[in-house]
Amino acid sequence: MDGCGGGGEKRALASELAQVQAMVRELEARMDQDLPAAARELCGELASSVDRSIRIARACGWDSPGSRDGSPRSDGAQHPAGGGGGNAQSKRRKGAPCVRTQVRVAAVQDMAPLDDGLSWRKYGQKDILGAMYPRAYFRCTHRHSHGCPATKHVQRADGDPLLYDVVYHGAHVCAQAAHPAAEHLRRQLQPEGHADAGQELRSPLAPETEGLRAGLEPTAPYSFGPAPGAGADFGGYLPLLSPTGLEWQLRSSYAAGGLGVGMDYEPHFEEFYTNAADPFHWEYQDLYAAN
DNA sequence: GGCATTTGACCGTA
DNA sequence: TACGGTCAAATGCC
Repeated sequence: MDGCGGGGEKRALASELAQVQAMVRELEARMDQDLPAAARELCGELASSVDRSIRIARACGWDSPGSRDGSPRSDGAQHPAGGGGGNAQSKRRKGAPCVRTQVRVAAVQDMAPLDDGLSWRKYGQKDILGAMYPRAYFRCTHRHSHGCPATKHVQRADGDPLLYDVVYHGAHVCAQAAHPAAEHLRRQLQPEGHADAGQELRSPLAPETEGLRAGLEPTAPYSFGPAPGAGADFGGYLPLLSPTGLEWQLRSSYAAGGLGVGMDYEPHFEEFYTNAADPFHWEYQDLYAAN
């Protein structure tokens, strides 16, 4: 599956692209301070272009720099077919990208993390190779009563046990579908308005830059759980990602730097949203489409 | 008693 | 064969 030359060349390409990416982002950060919007926009497009290049190169088979430097593991997503499993969700069919939306959330110690306002039932837990923490599997409480296909996978980040990677699969078709968080998630899963329960995204790919921007410009304040005030509209759901047919995950490597610990988290997320494009070093990784 | 969680087993894919 | 995802029985909690 590797049509792009030998491993050494791949690594060289990976290294070069990673360097360019880092430089672009540093430039971006600096430009944010005092340069005009047009220049920032151009810089953003440059960053997007570099990102696309990385994705293309990755499609040729080289290991992503991101996957080497930070968290090994866990994005179970990195395994195209997502492994086995006994039902249709786990056995993703070839040729049909199964939509996932991945977010990274932080939790404050001793607080229930990841309460997104929806009701989930845990149905499994699994140690993941290379990950320090096991991955937990949740499905909609109304799976049987309403046939709701929504599931999510939750895993602690290696670098910071207060950070969680959450991958949503499918959309709620149960009563919870009316919940703002579920509604938002459903839109994320079906940006073109397709309404077939979010099983799989068939709509054309959104331009990658759109996806990127969606990630860099989150649309809602963040909070955990049904916290009063800001963020309540989304019930704590963090729409960091605009999925495209090519699945990718958006990750803030800055986040591992210590959001949350022993502090009020809301101010952090306000800052997170206000300055997302600047102090945060965004990186996205292909979750590549299950097919 | 009903529901949620835990945990080992099973299954499909790479 | 290894791994990830799910199932289902056992267990615990309200």
